[in-house]
Amino acid sequence: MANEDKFKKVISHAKEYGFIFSSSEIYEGLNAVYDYAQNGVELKNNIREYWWRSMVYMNQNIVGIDAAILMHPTTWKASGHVDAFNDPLIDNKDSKKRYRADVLIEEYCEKLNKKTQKEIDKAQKRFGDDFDEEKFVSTNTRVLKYKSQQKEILKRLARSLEAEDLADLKTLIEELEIADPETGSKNWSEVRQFNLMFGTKLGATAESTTDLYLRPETAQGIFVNFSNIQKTGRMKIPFGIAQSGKAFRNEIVARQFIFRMREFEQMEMQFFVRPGEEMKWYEYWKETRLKWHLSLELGKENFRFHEHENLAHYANAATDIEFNYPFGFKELEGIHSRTDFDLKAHEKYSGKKLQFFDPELNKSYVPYVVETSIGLDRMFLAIFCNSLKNEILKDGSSRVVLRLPAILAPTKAAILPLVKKDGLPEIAQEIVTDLQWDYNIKYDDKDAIGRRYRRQDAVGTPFCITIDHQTKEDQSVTIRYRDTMKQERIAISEISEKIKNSISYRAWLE
RNA sequence: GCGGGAGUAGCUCAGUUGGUAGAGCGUCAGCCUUCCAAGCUGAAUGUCGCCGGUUCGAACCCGGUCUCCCGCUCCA
Repeated sequence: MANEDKFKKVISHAKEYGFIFSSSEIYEGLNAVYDYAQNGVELKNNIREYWWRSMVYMNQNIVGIDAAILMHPTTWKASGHVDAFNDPLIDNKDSKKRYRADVLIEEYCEKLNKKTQKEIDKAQKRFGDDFDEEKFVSTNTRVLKYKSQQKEILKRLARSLEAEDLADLKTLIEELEIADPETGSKNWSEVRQFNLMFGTKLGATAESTTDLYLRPETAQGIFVNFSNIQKTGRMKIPFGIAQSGKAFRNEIVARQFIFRMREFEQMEMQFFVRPGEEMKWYEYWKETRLKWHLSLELGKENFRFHEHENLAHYANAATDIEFNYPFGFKELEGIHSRTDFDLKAHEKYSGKKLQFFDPELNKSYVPYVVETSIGLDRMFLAIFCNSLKNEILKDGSSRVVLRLPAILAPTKAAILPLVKKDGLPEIAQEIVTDLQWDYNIKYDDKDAIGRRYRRQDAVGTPFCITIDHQTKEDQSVTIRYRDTMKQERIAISEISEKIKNSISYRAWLE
């Protein structure tokens, strides 16, 4: 199946079987916002739980929190988002390519740098050992011209950015005759400001409002709580704080179903370490997180690391775990060595100490941070795409089956009376009443048994329990396995144990 | 935001030169009672994405708009 078709199948299956709907669909939906439906919410909760347990329960030095979405506005100045999430963008009208206006100008300056270097190289060749670079640079007219030009441009760029003078950025691009790096066209659109953070207001009356942002990442909720948690939790370095929650980004282009949404959920863990030991932990978490992914048996070949070359302003190392989606390998999780950037910035802006007294070293320091940050919705999509199969059976017929890892399946078992009479539904109901204390169980007595099996296949239910006439005689039922379609006869009293074993965290995670 | 494609029932789609909508699957009720979809009977479901225009008359033509998919761009 072509990947594009495959992805379309994923989207329509997600809707048809109650996993994901477009937000406010009756009003034509809202761009890049989606709702999780009756089955989707179960799968999503199960993924979150699987992550939470592996992080918080399985690590004695990691605790969880749930910070608010709204945070003090200074948070985003300290974190750098106010600056970094504001991009002046410009389109080339001929090539239809979009660039960051400030980057175009910086690249132009870089070119001047190269020209300068060329002059230096040339002169060096000519003068050989007698060459005095310092003197040359400070006297050569061409070099001086390049240098002063560059300095002036950067000064003007900084001034315009500071004043958000977008018109001047465009003028500057035109004056410098900067062309589209790919096509050489100089036919530019106006420069427009794109703010990736959602703004909102605190306070009900106009006079008393404060401008706030919906958090663009959950990490800052952890950093601002660092000291509170370290003290009240008696945490000793190295330790981690985990959190799952919503974040919001006004993406310029939000695409690919739930892969890039405006409102999305992150599962993050910030791990605080001794300065200098961050690379060791970075490697540790890279390996640990990959192991977590592989534990769900989505196929080793579908994961790969992608090391960042251009590092974000806070990081000294960064890698992505990418998953092979129907639209290609894309970022699923990020593992970043964030240094002490965030805590230091919050110290500076808040005036509060965010340090740890290390009794072994007998000194205080701002810890370094290694972050693991996975998109819950992206994980959902990865699992969903990977699990949806259209199988051709031996007899030539086909079935659609969602081969979800049993531990994540929305419904663990369906209880089905073979026929809707002879007291079989009553027995089935009794079993439901008992099992639903422990598991999400569904009852179904409509249509032929084969059709009911297929319905459960389509939503990923790993087990179907069928009550037949023999049940009345010996208290046994058949259990039918989703993946093999094979059946076994077991006692009613064994059902619970059977389900329990298939969704044991120990078995899946270890 | 630009370019390309698309929007008709829950899903997939048909709908002739403009004459106020159909199929398959699914859903629901009933029959049948049978261990792997596609047995029988019956039923429900659409402002044909939305707004406006042309026309006696628009799913169809025109304009605008919203949404989705693909490509570009961006991505902490």
